[in-house]
Amino acid sequence: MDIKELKGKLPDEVIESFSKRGIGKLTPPQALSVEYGLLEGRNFVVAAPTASGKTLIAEMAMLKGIIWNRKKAVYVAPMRALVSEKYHEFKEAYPYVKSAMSIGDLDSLDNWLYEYDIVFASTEKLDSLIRHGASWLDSVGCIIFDEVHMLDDPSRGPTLEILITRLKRIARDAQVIALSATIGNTKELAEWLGSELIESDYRPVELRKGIEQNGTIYYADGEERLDSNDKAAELRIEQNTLEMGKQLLLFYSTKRNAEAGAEKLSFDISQRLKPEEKKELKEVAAKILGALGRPTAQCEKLARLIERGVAFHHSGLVNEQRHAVEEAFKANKIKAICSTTTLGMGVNLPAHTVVVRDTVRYEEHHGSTHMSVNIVTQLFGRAGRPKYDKMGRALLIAKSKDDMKSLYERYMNGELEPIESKLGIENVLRTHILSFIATKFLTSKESISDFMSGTFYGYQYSDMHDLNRILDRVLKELEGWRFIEAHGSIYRATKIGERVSELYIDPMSAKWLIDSLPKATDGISVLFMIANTVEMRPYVKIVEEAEERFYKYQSMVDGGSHIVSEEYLGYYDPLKPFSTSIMLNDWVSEKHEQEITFKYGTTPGALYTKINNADWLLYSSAELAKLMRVSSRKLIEMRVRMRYGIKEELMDLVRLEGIGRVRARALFNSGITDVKSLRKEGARSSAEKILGKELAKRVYNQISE
DNA sequence: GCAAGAATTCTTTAGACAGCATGTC
DNA sequence: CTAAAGAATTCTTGC
Repeated sequence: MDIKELKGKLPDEVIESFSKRGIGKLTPPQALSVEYGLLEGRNFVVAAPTASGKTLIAEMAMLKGIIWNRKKAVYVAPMRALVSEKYHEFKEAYPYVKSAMSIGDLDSLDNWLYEYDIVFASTEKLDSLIRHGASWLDSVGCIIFDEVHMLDDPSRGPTLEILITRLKRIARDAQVIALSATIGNTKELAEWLGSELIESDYRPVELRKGIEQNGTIYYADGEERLDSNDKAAELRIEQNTLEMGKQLLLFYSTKRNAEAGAEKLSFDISQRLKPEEKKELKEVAAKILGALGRPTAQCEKLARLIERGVAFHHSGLVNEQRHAVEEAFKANKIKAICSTTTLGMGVNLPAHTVVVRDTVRYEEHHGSTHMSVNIVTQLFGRAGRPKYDKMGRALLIAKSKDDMKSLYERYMNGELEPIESKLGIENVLRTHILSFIATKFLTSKESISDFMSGTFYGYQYSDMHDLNRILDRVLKELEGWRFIEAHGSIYRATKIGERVSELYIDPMSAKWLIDSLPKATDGISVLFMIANTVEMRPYVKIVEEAEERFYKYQSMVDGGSHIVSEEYLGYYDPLKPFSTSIMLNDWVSEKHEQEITFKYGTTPGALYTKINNADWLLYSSAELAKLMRVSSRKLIEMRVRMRYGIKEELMDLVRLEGIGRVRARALFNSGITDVKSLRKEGARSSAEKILGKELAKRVYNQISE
């Protein structure tokens, strides 16, 4: 279908924007959805590969509603990076629409969102907006849920499921469009949502799926001999791919494997680089090294590999490094990325050849498991760069003929799995039930139960007996913790309960925090208090220091006030969160990242995530302390130290704009220990030496006020 | 008796969302 | 359940 045919169905400026972006024809799934009534406001489930143009379907629906019906639109996706990507693309393509992005670290109070036509948000953020009572949601005209196959995820699926069900109730007339990867039960999903189903395996680039074994790639319709007899299959494929002047993406099961894989490829790749490419890579490597004040061993390793044209990519990298790697790959500077699943989810980073090296993966408490066909299909979907490649190649690696047979049966011939609701998991439900009551959205057991039967869970398992039993238990629990009160058959949230729901922390964590607040008297106990929560999981490894120091704090968990949900009861060991709190203590003692990551066997990326979570929990604890009329001074103080990674003695200096952990330490060591001492005679000249003239001027301007 | 090398056992294992108020080198 | 790599430990061999 040509976009000219959309005239009259879509505003003219939108059609013009389309042709500006070089869109001349609609892809089959796009054309099909228009045919089936996309622009007449019908609901849709679109299940298709990543590059099939699903986004444009969503965009058409939103734009029509915004411009012609003057209704707001909301776009929801499960990952910040993805939300941010779509937001920027949208803003660039349609400058005449007022678009806003609302994810974690940006503005939180929602009233400013009122002014915007379209809001891009993460699942949890939108849920939180509802908890804060965002009233504009009632009048939304179009809601997009991207990556709805996330419903299957045990930890975050239930939030999405409840959000969808809730939004459909709040904004009854809204058009709902759910975008999904290809999965086994799209029909069921569409029926649940009352939607038309568009299912397509259309791709702009042809995909050839194959299995490599001993130097030959076996496709369904033929073979391809690799003229390399290297021992490692990855190397054979890499050489063949680079020979064609293409790039490749390799997926591994663990971080360690990914790094080892990059190491393995680096020698060969570096030999193929041209001098000017090496020069460019040096720049990228420098950026990687500069991501932290002083590079850690991991940073150095990554930088070294990048100079040779390969990178590894996993959660251990800090965001800046991840972006640098992704950009350098897009620019064809880096030839190969060895990645864990980080790259498979979220942002679209295609490559000519995709190799899924490991198809078995370890799962906690389950032992090793085969990767699902759904996931492998999604990773395969990254093969082939539109505009650059005529064909994309997606490969598995077989160690033997037998291995090849089983891989073929499972992944080439195998069927996509149906996704299943994970709503039956108690600790996820707890927070949502509190939210229902706190926002007065649902206030009785009956109404909650009724709501639950409208969820995907209710649709899949018509027997609600199990869920109702959990509901009973959760209500009792919340009442026992004084987060809600029963008035006849009606539940009402207490002040604390309301705040807990808004703070978006697990009620169980909140209960533990509240009980521990009076006992958290020194730095370590404050840190142990916040570390011993689900939000801080996974905990770092237990270090000796933790074992030695724990006896002093043992009593905090002995009183029975701390709770562990059933499913973790057997695995819980207080030393783990305690060790995590010792790590945080090292951070606020100005220990260097290198030392910390080494001591606790972790990575810079994981460390920063922990610090970030700690910051959030410290804030939440302080808010709870206020309500409990306990002093929050210690918590607020710790929060400042957590942000900057500083000892107590630098707290005064860091208040100044332009002074962070490094400069504050430099000033302190030269005798300027606080703001007051900056005023002393002769202080200015030594401050100028450390900070430079300009910055010193700015600092002195601040203290003169 | 001891050290180097081989065989065996043990250990470990992906990812990433949320509040709130401004600005590190 | 359907694993594999690396580290730690024990066993074996050769002198």
